[in-house]
Amino acid sequence: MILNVDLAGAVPIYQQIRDQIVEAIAHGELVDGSSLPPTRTLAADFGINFHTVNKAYDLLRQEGLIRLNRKTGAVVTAAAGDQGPTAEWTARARTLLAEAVARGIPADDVLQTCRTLLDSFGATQQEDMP
Amino acid sequence: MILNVDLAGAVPIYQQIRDQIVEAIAHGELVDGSSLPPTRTLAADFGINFHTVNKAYDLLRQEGLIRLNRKTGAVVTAAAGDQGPTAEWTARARTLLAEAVARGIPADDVLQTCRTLLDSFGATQQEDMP
DNA sequence: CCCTTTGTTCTATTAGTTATAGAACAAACC
DNA sequence: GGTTTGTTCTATAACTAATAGAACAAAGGG
Repeated sequence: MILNVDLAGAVPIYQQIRDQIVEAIAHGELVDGSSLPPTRTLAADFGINFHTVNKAYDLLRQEGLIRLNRKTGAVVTAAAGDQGPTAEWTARARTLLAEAVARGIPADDVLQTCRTLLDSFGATQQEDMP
Repeated sequence: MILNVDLAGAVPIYQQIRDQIVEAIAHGELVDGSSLPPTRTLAADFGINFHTVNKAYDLLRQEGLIRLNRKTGAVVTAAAGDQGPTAEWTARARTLLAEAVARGIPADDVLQTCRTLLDSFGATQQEDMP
């Protein structure tokens, strides 16, 4: 997995790390059982403090996407997906979609962009081919 | 327009104000030419500082959604919508959608949620009925 | 059993953000 | 002329982001 952090950007570093790992999971690049690098290693790779990586991992743990163990390190946990989107997620989606519509972009175009993004996730995912 | 700010919430107040105005525009509740309350008035309504409202209005001005004039106050500007989603918007959408997919929610369900949200915007909008 | 690896916890510091506060300025309108 | 409105300035307190260093705790390997 290739992470790319922008140290000078507006988005906090720990958030960038968290977001990119989430996207890697969505892409199927990281699956249930995949190991993430130790915090100190990842921090050294980017030349950042390991506390910053720690914060990203802790966020992912709170979201239930990874499990943290001493010695075993950070491991991706399978997503059940038996519930739909949370109210909190839907609220964030509403704001984001509203932003596009308020700019005058037709709803169809916005939905098409979402569809394309979602399709791009499935691309790398393992499909059961007979 | 009814705004609702949560002073104790995790989301900054100026962001809440900005988001709700964006949603009101998307809903068609605020159209081209609609006036927003003066910063001091809105601030007094919520019992917050007018600088905080100022920051929200300034954000909206930077995004091109409102125009600010002395004495005329804040006025909603028409959205051209001749361009599609910006790269920045698409990146945020990718992260948000990835979050749902990583949780194991089927892409179809996610897309359906988006469709429902987008439909809810069109509901209040003025359609040209012959 | 010792030692290394790994996450966990603690204190501390610097820089930036959020929100408040007060004051003053500048233009537009009645 | 005075009121209304956005604009700009300084200041402050509380919180967040990132860095730094140190130490602890458990799990596993040689």
